Amino acid sequence: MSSNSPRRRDVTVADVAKAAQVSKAQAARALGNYGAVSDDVRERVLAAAEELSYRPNELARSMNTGKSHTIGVVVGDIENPHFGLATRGITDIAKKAGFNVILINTDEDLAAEVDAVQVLLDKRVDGFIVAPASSLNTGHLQRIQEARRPLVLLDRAAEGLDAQALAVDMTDMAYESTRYLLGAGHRRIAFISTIKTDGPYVDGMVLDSSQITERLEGMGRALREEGLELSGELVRLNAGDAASIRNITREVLLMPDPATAVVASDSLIALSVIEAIQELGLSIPDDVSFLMYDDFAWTRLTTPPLTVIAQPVYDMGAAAANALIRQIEGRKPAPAPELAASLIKRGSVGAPRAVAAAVPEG
Amino acid sequence: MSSNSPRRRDVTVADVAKAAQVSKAQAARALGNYGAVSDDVRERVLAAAEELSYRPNELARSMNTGKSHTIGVVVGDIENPHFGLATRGITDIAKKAGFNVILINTDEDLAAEVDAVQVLLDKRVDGFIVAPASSLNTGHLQRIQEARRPLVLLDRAAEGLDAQALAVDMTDMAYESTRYLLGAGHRRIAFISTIKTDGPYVDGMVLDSSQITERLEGMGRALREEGLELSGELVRLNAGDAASIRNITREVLLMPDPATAVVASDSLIALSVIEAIQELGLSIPDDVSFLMYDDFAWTRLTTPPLTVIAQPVYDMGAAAANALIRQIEGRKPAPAPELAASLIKRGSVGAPRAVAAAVPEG
DNA sequence: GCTAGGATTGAGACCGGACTCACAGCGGGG
DNA sequence: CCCCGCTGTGAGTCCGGTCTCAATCCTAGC
Repeated sequence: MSSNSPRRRDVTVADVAKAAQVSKAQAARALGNYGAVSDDVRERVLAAAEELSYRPNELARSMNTGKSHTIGVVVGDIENPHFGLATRGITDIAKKAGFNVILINTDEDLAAEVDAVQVLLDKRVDGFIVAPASSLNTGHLQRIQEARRPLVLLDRAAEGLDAQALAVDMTDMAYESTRYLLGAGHRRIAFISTIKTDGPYVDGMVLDSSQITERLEGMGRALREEGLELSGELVRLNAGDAASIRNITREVLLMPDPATAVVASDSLIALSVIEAIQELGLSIPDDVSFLMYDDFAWTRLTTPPLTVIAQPVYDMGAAAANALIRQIEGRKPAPAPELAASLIKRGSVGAPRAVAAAVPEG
Repeated sequence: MSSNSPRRRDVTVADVAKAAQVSKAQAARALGNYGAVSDDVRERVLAAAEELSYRPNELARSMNTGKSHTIGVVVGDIENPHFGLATRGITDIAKKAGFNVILINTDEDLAAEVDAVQVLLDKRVDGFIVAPASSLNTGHLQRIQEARRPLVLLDRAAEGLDAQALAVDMTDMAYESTRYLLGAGHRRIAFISTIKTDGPYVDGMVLDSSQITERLEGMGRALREEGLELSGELVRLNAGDAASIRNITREVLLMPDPATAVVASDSLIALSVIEAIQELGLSIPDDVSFLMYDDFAWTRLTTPPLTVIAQPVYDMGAAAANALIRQIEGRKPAPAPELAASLIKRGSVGAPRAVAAAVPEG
């Protein structure tokens, strides 16, 4: 503790100016590369800056340009590989365009999201990418727009906002995949999601998540074409932790007229569902068919490999960042990119036992 | 485009002060909750602030407090669940302590890391958490310390720095797990890692990653106890993309005296290794035993479930954030937390074919 | 030789808070 | 009754850049 300089001040333009024997204004011009500066001055200033290893204070710069070159990203959970990958897409594009990313995790909690938005607003980020915890409760997102800050939604849409949403439209894919299951002979298809609702699912219920709404819409359409219906018996929401997912899985598989196929709304749910199936001593796809949303490398390694609905998650993040940065820079919005999901048939969907055994009769 | 106010200015203390009919200084005091303010003034100011929905500009505040309440996190790849989970640990703790996180991805590229550090330094973050791409090339990290900013290392140590490193000491666990493989009868154990080196591995080689160094150290110790050695034949580094991992896997399994056990250095490598094994028509653990570093939920779902070396990744991130924040706040460092890895024996390690068949003779 | 007009240059305002300093008002002790 | 000291208060500086504005230089054109 010899030289305890209490607050070692950084080298500033003024210091550089003094060293170069020019005015602060001239030094700033030379360093900032604007205005008119003679070669002589420029050289002296740059040399002095080098000598003092001057680095501009971005904070100060942000303060009077009003631009922080930072974007705020608010997601439910980066631990979830879905968001991990999307975040990677965002940061890759952001970095390329010279933007930094402040990441806030909300745990899918609305209050935390409201808070996150406020914090980022206070920090004067240049724009927002939000994966809204709720598609309905969007007051805080409106506040972003009132503050005239660019906002792009990720993964889910939100009501009452005039904001671009970079998400895969799942309605069609949900329809297709349900038809695929129906085509394999399934009539009892369970859908398990973590989305929170006030009570059990009833047909036509308004949900907080546009993603789930779309999925159920597509699924319902396919079912109705076969004279079937979405019911609270098989559409199981509020699947919170691993234990509740396990319970729900047991319920739908052990009920009198059990599900013969289970659709997991994301990879985290899938893990618990599959474990529950294994615990029941059932095998996929002989006893139960299984389908999940999102594709990750490990789904190819299970036995059997899993049939999944793949989403271009990385691209979605990248597209969101691109769209946001265009907005920030005042360029006109690019046409919405194609973000199509696809059904990847591997080995976890087969014919239901009952149908395989029974005489097909209608 | 009716009211195109070109740059809608934010409400400032001055505005509030005017509305409350007090001086800027008084308004600042009332809002900032410092200094002496009469009840009357305080009330008027707070009411005016509320009325105008005043929000302090954190940028401005940061500028003269010198604190940004932001920490910079530099990792190799958030897409990798290992870092995803660690990042979650970091952000959880940071949020609780009122800090935000700027996340930069380096793709394990040193130049990108150097750049990231510079950017964060320019942004005047309060502290750094870095998972260094190189344990040897640390000039940029030293610069952080020269700038008197707190720095904590994540996952890996780095030379020439007086910085706390929050990482699991893998030497012992590598030793233990190798003994476990040896105990099962394996004599040819391959180790596959993505770490980049100038040439093939030779015993005693200095590596860029303290993590890998530790693993090989522990592994080597166990091998030598059995009269065996680490060799470039079975220690395979530079396993870059999926294709090269696949090639390497084929090589070690198809060589004249092939590996009977393969250790994958992380989960991403593991995926490609297992696929390669499956492609060769070999089965785990009958034909090849398999062990990987890091434990993720999906490892329980493969057939067989994978034997892994689990690390408390979330805790590591949380501990790093805690340590950093203590430093930032000038509190004395907490004792280093226990971050122990553990060997989780599931089903991917068995006896090697040769030994199972042959008469054990020594 | 003189002047218009562009190139240079320095002083200083400004961004939006935090904070120093000088000063007024007021109550109590000597 | 006077001085001391504490609370309240406003003016103004500072943080570290950007940027405006007016002054000065310089050179070509007449």
